[in-house]
Amino acid sequence: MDLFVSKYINKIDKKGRVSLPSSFRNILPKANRNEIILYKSIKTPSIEGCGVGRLKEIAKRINNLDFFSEDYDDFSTSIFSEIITTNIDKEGRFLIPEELKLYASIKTEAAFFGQGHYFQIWDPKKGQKNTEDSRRRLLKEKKSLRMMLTQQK
Amino acid sequence: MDLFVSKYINKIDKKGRVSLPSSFRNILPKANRNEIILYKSIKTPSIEGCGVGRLKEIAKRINNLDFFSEDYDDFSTSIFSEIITTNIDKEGRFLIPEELKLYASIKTEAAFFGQGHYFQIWDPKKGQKNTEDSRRRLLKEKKSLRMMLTQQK
DNA sequence: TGGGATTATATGGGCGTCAATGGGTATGTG
DNA sequence: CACATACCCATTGACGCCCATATAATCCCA
Repeated sequence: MDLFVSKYINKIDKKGRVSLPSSFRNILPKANRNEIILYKSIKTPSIEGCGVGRLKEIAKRINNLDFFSEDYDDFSTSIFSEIITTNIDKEGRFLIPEELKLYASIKTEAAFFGQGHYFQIWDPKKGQKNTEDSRRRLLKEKKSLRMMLTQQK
Repeated sequence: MDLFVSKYINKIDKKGRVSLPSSFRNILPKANRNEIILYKSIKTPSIEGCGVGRLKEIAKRINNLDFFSEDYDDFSTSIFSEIITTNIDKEGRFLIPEELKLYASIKTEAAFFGQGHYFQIWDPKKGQKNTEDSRRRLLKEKKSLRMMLTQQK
């Protein structure tokens, strides 16, 4: 499996270290397995993260926006200038910068949410609520979620 | 046969392991025969499962949504973070995560129901009742189930 | 074709490995 | 020196891998 999936809640120790879930580590390419990038989510009070390889993909997405729109500047400023690279130690742990922890209200525990090609880090309670809210929004259009899951080919 | 069909009831041992019915295992592609994905059924208190190949199709579909839309986040949260991948050991057994067992009220036995391209895991009693209920609904709504079943071609 | 032999499946349990976590110490940078 | 971070080692519990058994299914040959 080469996608970030499932949810994990890990502890942040006194030194600020937290384990990246093992299944997430395995997705990172062997070449850059000891480095990830982190940035503030645009839409939610959470941190988003992924392997360094995905930077190119993000750049492409932003490039697809209208170059002269305000969104273009806003996205490229908020994402690129705020991206932080962080190293993973031999035990699979890394440090979440203070500023990002503040942004996501993360204190002693970090909830990792798989999002396919990237992942999100939430305060466990906030993350739980976000999951419920987003599920509720989708259920309003029940058909679309069901189709997404069961549609053939 | 490349469809999940029929019903099986297997025991969950002390370690939480349960055998995936052999006929279900044989449907998984040889390449990914030792891994399946599980998630909560949307409409019933049961667990749904299938091979990982299906997940990749879902990922592709989500990836085609507008990256900056709310729907994109809702789908990827509801799907990727709620999906669990689990490994199948050499004897054909796997672990059902505690959270999913709770959701489906599964304790010591798991009932596997083939559903074509996927399968469901129920508490045996609940699953039995669900089968009866859905048959009853069918009989009521379509006046003649017999016609449907006996109709040729 | 009957019945013993072989194989497959479901199940149980021992044990080594790995993941998550904690902490001590060295290195480094202001 | 004070603080931050990287490296090393230790602990615990969960999980994967291996081996064993019982029952069921299949095969094979006289």
